Amino acid sequence: MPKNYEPLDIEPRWGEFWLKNKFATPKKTGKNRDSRFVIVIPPPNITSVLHLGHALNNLIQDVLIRWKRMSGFETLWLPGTDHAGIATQNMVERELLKENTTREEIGREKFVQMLWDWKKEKGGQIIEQLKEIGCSCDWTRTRFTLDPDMSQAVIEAFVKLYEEGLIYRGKYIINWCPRCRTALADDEVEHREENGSLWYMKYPFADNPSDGVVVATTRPETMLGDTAVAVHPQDERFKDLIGKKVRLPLVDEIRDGVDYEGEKIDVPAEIPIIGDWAVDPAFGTGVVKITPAHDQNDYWIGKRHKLPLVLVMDEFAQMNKNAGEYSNQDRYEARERIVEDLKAHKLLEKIEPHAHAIGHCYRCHTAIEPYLSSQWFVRMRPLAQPAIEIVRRGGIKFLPSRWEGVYFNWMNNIRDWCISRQLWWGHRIPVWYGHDGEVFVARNEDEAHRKAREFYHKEKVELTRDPDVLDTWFSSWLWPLATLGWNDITDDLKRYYPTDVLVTASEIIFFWVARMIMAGEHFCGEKPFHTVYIHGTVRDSIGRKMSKSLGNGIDPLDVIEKYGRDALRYTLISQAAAGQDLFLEMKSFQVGRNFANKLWNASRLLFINIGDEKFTKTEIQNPQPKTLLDEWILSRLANAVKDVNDAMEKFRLDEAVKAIHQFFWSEFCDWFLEGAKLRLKSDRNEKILAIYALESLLKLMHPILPYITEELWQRLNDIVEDLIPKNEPTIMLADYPEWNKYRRWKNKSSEAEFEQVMELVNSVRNIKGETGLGNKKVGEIKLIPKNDDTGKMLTKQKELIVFLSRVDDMEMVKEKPSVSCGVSAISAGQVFLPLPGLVDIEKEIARLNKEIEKLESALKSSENKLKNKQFIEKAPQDVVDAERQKKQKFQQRITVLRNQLKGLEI
RNA sequence: GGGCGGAUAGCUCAGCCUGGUGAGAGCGCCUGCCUUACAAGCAGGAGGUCGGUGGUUCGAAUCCACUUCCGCCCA
Repeated sequence: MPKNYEPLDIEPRWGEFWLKNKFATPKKTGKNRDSRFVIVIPPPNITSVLHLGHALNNLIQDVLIRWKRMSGFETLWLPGTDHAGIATQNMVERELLKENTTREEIGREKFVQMLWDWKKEKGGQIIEQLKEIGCSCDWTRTRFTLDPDMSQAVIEAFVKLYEEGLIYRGKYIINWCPRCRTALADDEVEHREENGSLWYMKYPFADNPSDGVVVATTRPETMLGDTAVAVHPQDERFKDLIGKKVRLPLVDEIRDGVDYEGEKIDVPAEIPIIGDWAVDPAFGTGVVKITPAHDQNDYWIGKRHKLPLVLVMDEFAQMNKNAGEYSNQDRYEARERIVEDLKAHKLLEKIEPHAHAIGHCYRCHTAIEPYLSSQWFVRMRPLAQPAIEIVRRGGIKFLPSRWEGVYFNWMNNIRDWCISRQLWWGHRIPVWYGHDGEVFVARNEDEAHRKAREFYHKEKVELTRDPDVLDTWFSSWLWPLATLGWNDITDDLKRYYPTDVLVTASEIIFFWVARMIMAGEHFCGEKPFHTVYIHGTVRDSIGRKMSKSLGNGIDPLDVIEKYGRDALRYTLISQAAAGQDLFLEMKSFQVGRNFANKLWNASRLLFINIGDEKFTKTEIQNPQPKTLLDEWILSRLANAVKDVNDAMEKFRLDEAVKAIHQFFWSEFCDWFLEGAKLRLKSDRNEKILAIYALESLLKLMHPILPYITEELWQRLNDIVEDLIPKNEPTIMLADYPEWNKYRRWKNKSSEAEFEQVMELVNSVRNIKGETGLGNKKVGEIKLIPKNDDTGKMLTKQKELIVFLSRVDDMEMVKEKPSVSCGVSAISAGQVFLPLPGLVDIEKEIARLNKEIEKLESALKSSENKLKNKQFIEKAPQDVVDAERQKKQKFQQRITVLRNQLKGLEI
């Protein structure tokens, strides 16, 4: 066995072993839903490349699933990817651009084929990477949102909602990305504060061009589409103006507009001044321009006042012919020109700096354009209601629970969901139009024709299919349902729905979590999961989000290369505390590597000591504790088993790691293995006990460190006959240590006794350390025990104490030795380490003074408490008693140390 | 503008819900050790007015109010 653990020599082998044997594919053992445990993966999109955020998200799931699987649950972790409409299409369009062509030029069919080719070639990368980090998904069930049966589910959902009146088509202001040339949902827009300007523009009165009103705007170019000017109806400064008209400068006499019914109308450059409560009198001058076709708020004001709508831009956000001489200019170019021209006409009063939030496309970061357009929408209110209820009633719990507030807030203010996208990559909207625009929603073309024939009472009808596709999230919200076979009632659906936990990041609560809950409730009448675990965001060491553009990302594959898979997992999981953000740098993963190396070496010590000896499985499962050390370590093991399971149960994986670390490093290695060295080489019983503890530990650690634990467990099989069952030859399927099986080792009195041993050893080490002796093997301990029992107990442990303290001998005495000593006062009594000639008197005096000082301050605070009558009267009796005992202990120790100090100073 | 989170050792964070331990861990730092499992390690040590102010309480890192700074989300 090499002295240092080399993860890269070992991990790939076990990764392949697990995949090849499909250990993660569930066997149907769970008798009922309670004995099964199911997670669906938040599907990464096919364009994605594994980053630390993915790693964190999926490793949390893997730890949970491995833990449950070993704990006897029938577990399913269902993986897959989504088709990411905009992102994927952008990817392939960029390739087309390099070849100087566009999707329009090559046509829809060929373009979609290219997308599929791209997916086939590169779209599986993230899945392979998840396998690389040890995710124990059931890869036989891997799904993709454009799989035929998934598509069927999507169409089914659309048709159902349409038939229920929950899907409608309408012309509204939507968020338009002029680069992707598609509509976006409200939550797909990212708002960023930007330093813009506020332009003050004068609109002359129609009947008196020498005078006018001044409006303030952040978007001067949209003035070409203004159809009114508005003031607050109670604004004393302006209310008399309501009803008057202004003449828009720079605008043609007649513009092409529409009314809210969609009828075409001519719109004059003379526009009315209206009064509306939505106007904020404190903004700008208190007079605002109204552009119903290019602003969300103005749209609704316009609707109230029956204003016409004038579109002044096209789908590229270039000015259209309504813009007159500005037509064909980009929106920003037009802005500059218009501002210049207003200036020239002396109609620009001033420009003020003004910070305001601008929406950007979440996929390409182009500034979105509020744009009047016909789109398909889902009516959200009726869907939201049951989804709010289920969370309110506690049927679904968020962890940490504060996210429930965020969820309610969004759900209570929910707006209709724009689901059509002007893309070619995605689920085509199942809608056909007749020659007169009549809408036929159907599951397929035949059904559409059938419906059309019935409608028109004609044998032959011409239909055109809606060119648009559905929002990717319209398939993602069906993920837990559709991956299990819905809309058919499949075996999987019956067996595994509803799932248990959804693990995800907070960014996606609106996009996905909330909508999945709605879909589950609406289509299935049942919640999709009972727990939503929200984890934090991975940040760099100075708190910035890791991102490609900043170049501050850490590639998980680099981490693996440098430190190994287990190290990646250990560090990430240990940092994943209750939804807090993680601050990481490359160095952070050393911690994980060091831990794995320590485990490797602890095992190595055992293997070296065991030599060629062989054991039966029965022996290993029935260790016989013979010494205090044995009893203590088994009791502590039981404790660790309880702590780890409790932490997992609460989804506190960081606490589970902490409990494992504490037990393994500070108890198993530092005390048990060190102490066991005395007997390990020759004592078969001690070997059995050590193997038992190590084997338990390996299983306990496996969900977090799957690779090294598998390796070591397999190596144990060389020593322990038939440790590994033939049918399930992996630690992945071994029994997870449970409190019920380990509680028999819990032994409070042994723990208490061993604590005295540890305290004694520590005090001796402390004396040696502080007096500059390091851990040289010197001296003989003299102990004045506080009573006979303690003396007897410690005498029994003499060999161990002497060995661990690295001294020559230990002796019980009645009085302090007459030679110069290091001394310490502990619960067991007074310890002396006579070190004539070796103790530096000055150092020892300093050490004692420091110790006395500490004790005195503790004593003082204890005394103050006890002097306080109120404390005695009001605090619980046991707290008061404990305080009294503390006080006594401090006093006694101070006395011992003072006496010693006096002796030294003479 | 509204909501949420964070502030505890030089750094990264537990502890807070449910008040009472002489305030913890890892990393870093200092001292001494290659004690033949591990220097990716061992032994010892230094380092904290728990962001601030006020309140509740016999007792506050923990509960309440206000406040400062940092971050996130929504509008």
